[in-house]
Amino acid sequence: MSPGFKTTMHREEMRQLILEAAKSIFLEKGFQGASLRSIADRIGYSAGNIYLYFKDKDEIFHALHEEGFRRLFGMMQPLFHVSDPMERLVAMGRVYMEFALNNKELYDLMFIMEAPIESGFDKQKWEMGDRTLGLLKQILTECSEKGHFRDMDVEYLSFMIWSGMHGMCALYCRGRCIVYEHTREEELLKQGVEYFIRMIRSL
Amino acid sequence: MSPGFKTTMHREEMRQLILEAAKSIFLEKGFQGASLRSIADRIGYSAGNIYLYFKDKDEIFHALHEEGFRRLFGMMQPLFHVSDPMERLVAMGRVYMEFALNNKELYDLMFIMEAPIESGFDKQKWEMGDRTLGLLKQILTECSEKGHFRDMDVEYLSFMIWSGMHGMCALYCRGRCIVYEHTREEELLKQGVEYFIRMIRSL
DNA sequence: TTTGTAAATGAACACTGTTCATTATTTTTG
DNA sequence: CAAAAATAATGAACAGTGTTCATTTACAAA
Repeated sequence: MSPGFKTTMHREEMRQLILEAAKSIFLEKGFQGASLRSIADRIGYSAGNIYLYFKDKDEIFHALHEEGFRRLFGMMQPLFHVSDPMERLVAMGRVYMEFALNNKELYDLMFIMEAPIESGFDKQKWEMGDRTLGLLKQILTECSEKGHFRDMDVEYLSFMIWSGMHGMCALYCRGRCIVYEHTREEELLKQGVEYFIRMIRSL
Repeated sequence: MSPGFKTTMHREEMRQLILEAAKSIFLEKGFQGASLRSIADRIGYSAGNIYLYFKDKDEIFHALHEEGFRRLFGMMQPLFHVSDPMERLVAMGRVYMEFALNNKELYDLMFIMEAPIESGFDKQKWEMGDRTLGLLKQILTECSEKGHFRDMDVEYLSFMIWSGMHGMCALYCRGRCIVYEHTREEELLKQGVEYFIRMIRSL
C-alpha cells in the first residue's frame, strides 16, 4: 500500500469528521453563527488544523451543499415507479416539501444562504441539483405530451413550479410564517402544498 | 424652544443620517458585510457614536425593515382603483414583483434575511406588513364572494399565493436563477409571474 | 465666564476567519 | 533499532467584526 494512498484515506476520514461536526453546528447556529473554532472544538482539534483539509469555510459550505443535493436526489428515486407523469409531478412536490421540513438547515444552505455561489458558479458542484431540476423538466415534458400545460414553455413552467414550492419552504426556513399567528407552521405548509397541487391540476 | 425639543429634533435627524448611510452600504455589501465602522465612516462619525442613536445593529435592521414595508404598502395604493377583485389580485402580484426587482436588497432584508425577527416578534414593527397581507386576504375574500376559489380557505390560499410570488423573488435575490443558464433572470421572473397568474386564473 | 449637560471619541474586549512558523507525531529509510 | 524525512497539529498572530465605556470635546444656560 503506497504511502500516498494511506494518506489519502486519512484525509478523507478527517474531511468527513469535520463535515459532520460542521453540519451539526450549522444546524444549531446557522452558517454565519458557526465559528471554525467551535467546529474544531467539537472534534477536539485546533481551528488552524481545519485549513489542512478545507481551503476555507466556504469549501465546507460547498461540501455540505453537495451532500444536500445528493440526499434530495436520493429521495426522488421512488418517483421512477410512478408511471403517470402528473401523479409523478405531485409526488415530487410532496417529496420536496418533506425534504425541506426534515432538513430545514440543509435546505436553507442549498437554496437560501448566500455563500460564494455567485463567485464562480462551479458547474460540477451543481450536478445533483441539475439532475433534480432535469427530472422536473422531464416530468413536465411528459405532462405536456399527455395534453397538460398547453401552450406553456417547460423552461418557464418549471421555474414557476419550483418557485411555488420554494416560496413556502423559504418563508418557513426564515421564520416568516410567524405572521400567520393562529396557524401552526406545519399546518400552513401542508395545506399550502395541497392548494398548490390543486392549482397545478386545474391548469 | 425647550432644550429637550431641540435635542429630540437632532436625534431624529441623526437617526435618519445613519439610516441612509446604512441602507446604501447594505445595498453594496449586504447586511452582514456592512460593518458599523464603514457606516460610521461614510457619515464622518465614529462607530461608537452610532450606539447613541441605535441600540445595536439589529435596530438599524428593523428600522429599514419598517421602511421597506411602508414603501411596499405605498406602492399598493393604485390597487384601490381596480374594482374587479380578480384584476386587483393580478395587479397586486405585478406590483409585488416590481417592488422586488427594483428594491432587491430591501426585499431581501424584509423577507429573507435572518435577523432578530425570531427573538420577540414585535407586533408593532410588522404593522405595514400585516396591512399588506391583510390587503391580500381582503382581495381573496372578495374573489371568493364573486365565485372564485371555491372551497378554499382564505388563510391557506393567501399563504400559497404569497409563497408563489416570494419563491421567484427569493430565488432571484439569492442568485439561484443561475441554474437557468440560457435565460436572463428578468425574463425568467417576467414569464414566471405570467404563468403564475394564468394558473391562479384557472383555479 | 463658569458650570452643567449632551455629544462624540477612541481605546479596549471578546469574538470572527485565516495564515504561518514552530512543535509533535508518524512513516520511511539507512 | 536509530536517524532522517515527511506529515499533522498547534498556538500565536493579524486584521477584521459588534459592542461598551471612561474620557474628552462642544455647546447651551446661569
